[in-house]
Amino acid sequence: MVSNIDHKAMEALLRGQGCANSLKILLENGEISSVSTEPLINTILDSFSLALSFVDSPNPPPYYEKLCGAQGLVNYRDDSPIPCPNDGFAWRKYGQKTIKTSPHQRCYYRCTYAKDQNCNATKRVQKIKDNPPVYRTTYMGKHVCTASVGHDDTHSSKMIQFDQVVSELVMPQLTTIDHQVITMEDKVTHYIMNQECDIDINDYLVGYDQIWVNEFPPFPSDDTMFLDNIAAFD
DNA sequence: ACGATTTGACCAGC
DNA sequence: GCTGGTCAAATCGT
Repeated sequence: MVSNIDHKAMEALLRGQGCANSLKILLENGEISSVSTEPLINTILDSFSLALSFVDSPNPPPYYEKLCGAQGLVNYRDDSPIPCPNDGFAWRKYGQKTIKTSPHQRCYYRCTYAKDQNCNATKRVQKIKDNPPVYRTTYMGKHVCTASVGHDDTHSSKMIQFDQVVSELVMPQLTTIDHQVITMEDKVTHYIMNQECDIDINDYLVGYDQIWVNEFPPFPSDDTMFLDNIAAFD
């Protein structure tokens, strides 16, 4: 008996295999110049990432079904719901706005227990890049509630934290922002980078030696691939 | 029925 | 007046 998860993983692998075969034929026939291979390559990578996510975790992220639907992988539309990565707290969405300086909408969350426990923690999540989807999460206030939901490892979320503290002498105007997270979403995988102030993420993509990895299992492939992906955002 | 989400309206700051 | 942040009624999902 094949489980539903195994079946989905198999589906993703077969899709990747089919695209790889198509790519092989194109390469053998020398048709690369006339046909764009990028969609094929992207589909292969997406399919394998998806399959790996099922192997890695039997419970895909909650937005997986929205990304892939019952029939399998579909394009991640810009109007798709912004995922809310599990950061150990319960959040309740209270607003969403189109921001003039960005083509994407910004979502507003506050602590689920804001009223019950007078917790003033809020966060904003905004998509800042399309391909791959990258989200900036800005945390405001501090959690005073005791109802942490804990970090959920059943999801295949993976995090990279940048834990540098930027001196207030450097950015005194940014001290009201407590914490910022950039989430890079590769279909089903979150890479989260934390910052202590509100600055452009590109400012932190310069030096790889500035990066340290936290809560990150061994990379399925290698670190340089991820670092290359980060650099590609600029 | 209840809690969460959506979305238009409202408000404050610039 | 414009923009971002919040409110609150309507709607949706379980």
